[in-house]
Amino acid sequence: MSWTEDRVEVLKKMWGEGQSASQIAKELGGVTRNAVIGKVHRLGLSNRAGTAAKPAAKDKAAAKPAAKPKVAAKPSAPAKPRPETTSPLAAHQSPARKAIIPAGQPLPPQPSANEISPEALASVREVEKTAKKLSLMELTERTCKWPIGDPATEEFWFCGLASQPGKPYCEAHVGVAFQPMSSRRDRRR
DNA sequence: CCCTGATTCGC
DNA sequence: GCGAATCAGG
Repeated sequence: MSWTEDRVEVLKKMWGEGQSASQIAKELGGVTRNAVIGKVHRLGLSNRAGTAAKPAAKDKAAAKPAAKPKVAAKPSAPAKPRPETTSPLAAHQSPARKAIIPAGQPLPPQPSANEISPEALASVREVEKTAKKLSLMELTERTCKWPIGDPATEEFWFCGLASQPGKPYCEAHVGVAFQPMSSRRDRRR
């Protein structure tokens, strides 16, 4: 694949929108995110608002003299929120806030303690001891997103264990999050 | 581990 | 000009 004019257009557009290089590469097809980043630099439309760079010069085989002219500075750069990040966390928000509009995919409701089987509950407690205590940033597609603790305090983190493929939680937490109807049906309260 | 962008340098 | 490999970091 080559950088035809229209492909460059797509690149420019998406980059301008704050899309990540990998997203752009996926969209274009036939190129890797490296290719996209390389092109972005060659086009000189690097510095996007926000993204901190790694200016320090690494000299392995010192050669390249001066290079980056360091172009236009953006005077009016309104904080550009990343349009896309893993953020299905709305449903787990602090009790401090009231009704939060759950944008996007609604997550399974937080189970009330009294609806969870004793076994599952025990196993969850067990798992929470070995939780990786990930911060928000460290959550990915395949880490357990089960919140532990009170978001309003320091005592808050995410389970972070390996999540079940396609599921947002690890095995133990999937167990309490997705209960078969049958077991729910006649659970006395 | 997943991801991000930045840089280098052989092609 | 291109982009894989590598780096640096969240």
